[in-house]
Amino acid sequence: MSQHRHGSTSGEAGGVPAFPDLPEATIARLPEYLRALHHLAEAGAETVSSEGLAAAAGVNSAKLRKDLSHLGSYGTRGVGYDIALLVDQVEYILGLDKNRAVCVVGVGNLGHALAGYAGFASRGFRVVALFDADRKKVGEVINGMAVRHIDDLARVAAEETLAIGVIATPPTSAQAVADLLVAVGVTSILNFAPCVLSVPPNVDVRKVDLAIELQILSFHEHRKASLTALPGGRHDDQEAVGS
Amino acid sequence: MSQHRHGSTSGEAGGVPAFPDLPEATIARLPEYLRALHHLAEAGAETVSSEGLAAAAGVNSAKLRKDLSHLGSYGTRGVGYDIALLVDQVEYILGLDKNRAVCVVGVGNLGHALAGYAGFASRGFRVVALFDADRKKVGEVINGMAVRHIDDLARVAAEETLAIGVIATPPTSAQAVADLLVAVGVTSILNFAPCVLSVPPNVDVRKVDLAIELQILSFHEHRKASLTALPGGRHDDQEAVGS
DNA sequence: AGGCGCTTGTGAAGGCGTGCACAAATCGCG
DNA sequence: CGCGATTTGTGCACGCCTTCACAAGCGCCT
Repeated sequence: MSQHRHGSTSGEAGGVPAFPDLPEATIARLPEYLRALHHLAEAGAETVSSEGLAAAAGVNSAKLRKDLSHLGSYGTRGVGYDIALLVDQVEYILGLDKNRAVCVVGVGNLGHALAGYAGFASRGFRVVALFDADRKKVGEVINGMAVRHIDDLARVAAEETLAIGVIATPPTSAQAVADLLVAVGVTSILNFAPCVLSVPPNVDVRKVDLAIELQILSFHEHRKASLTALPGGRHDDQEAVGS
Repeated sequence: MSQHRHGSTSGEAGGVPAFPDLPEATIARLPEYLRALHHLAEAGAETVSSEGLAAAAGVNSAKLRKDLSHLGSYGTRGVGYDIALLVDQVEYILGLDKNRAVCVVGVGNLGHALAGYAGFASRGFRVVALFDADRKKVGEVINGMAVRHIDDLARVAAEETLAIGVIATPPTSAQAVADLLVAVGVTSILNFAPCVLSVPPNVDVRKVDLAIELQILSFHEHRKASLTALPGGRHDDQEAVGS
């Protein structure tokens, strides 16, 4: 079993953080646990059982215990998990104590919303710059931030390390923007454009396609409709729509 | 194919086979394939090989072939897949020929963007109504559509069958909105609020949490940083688990 | 017609993730 | 101090998904 970090709080500069290689599925759930933990903490709870936290996060309790066990033993048998401790630990693992700088490229409908999205700031991210290729949009102020031309990207990146780039451009521009981001040192990209990006292997890309989500729902609608049309339609399955 | 069910001949509209039960992972990729197919079709291609389509969709070719094989044999060995035929087939499977009506609840930053998102209309979805609980927003016109009060939801649902409801409210209101949507017969929900919704088993919920995506990227940033921080030496991810 | 090259469709193997069931550990109380 | 109630941590089995590798099928060229 992996050991606790004895180096006390944060500060990985000195000791090797003994980074556990967590299963990808677990990583994807950690933010959900974190949100539930914050919610519980605000409600005044000190500890929480795996059952309780699992319910708040919408998962199975065994799965939650196994997930948390991957990052060490932070629970007490017979009692549960210390909420404050677990929050710190999960935030550390996710690197949320770094207050990472985010830039948004493409100030259309979606980029506009992202620039003002409160959910980012409240979770340890700072939107520090907005870019667009359209000079008519340059200078426009959104959420107290002026839109800059994409040509200024390198200049901004030189001033402050951009941890994450968000692409909210039309798909035709997305690859070019990705290339630009990579060129200035961004190694994590969140892509809202419906297209495949090709990037160097050390760069992580996550894609969010709103239309795809609707299409998946549409499929299930279609399936449900054709099942109820069939004689003896069974509908005992319960869906656990995941990632 | 060997998996065809010839048992029930209760044909639906026109010789369509009984609904194949596709793996969930396959369903999630079908929209991606569809997008790539449309792209290829616009470029003038008639057919495409699994290799080519896989590259355009950003997946492995073997996976693509297995996915497509689940919905029947629509390829020709030695040639590839007929693009037009495959487009029709995938669109049918996904139920995109139904031109489903979508409503958006919550006209904040994000809801505003969703109301105007062109990607919906271009893929067989019609945003037919916008709702908000804030009477100051009611009447505001977005993308040629007036925002209505949430109390009008039942009235709108009576006029037109709402296939999908999109929740873009603060998390505190999300459950109440979900209950309302379910009450008027909506059986598919796309939830942008960072919270867990509880709904009847026949209702599908998909969740999109933009902050979670950033947090997952943040984790990988953190991991990459701590790996490169290690002096090129030891890099054993093996845990010294005795016994 | 026959052979050759190309591509699909699929059996099989391996890996990953999930959920069960239970041992180990901790607290509270008599 | 010991015992029972409670809850974590985990070994194990199962099922889904991915990937490989290859036989089967198709078109084209000679």
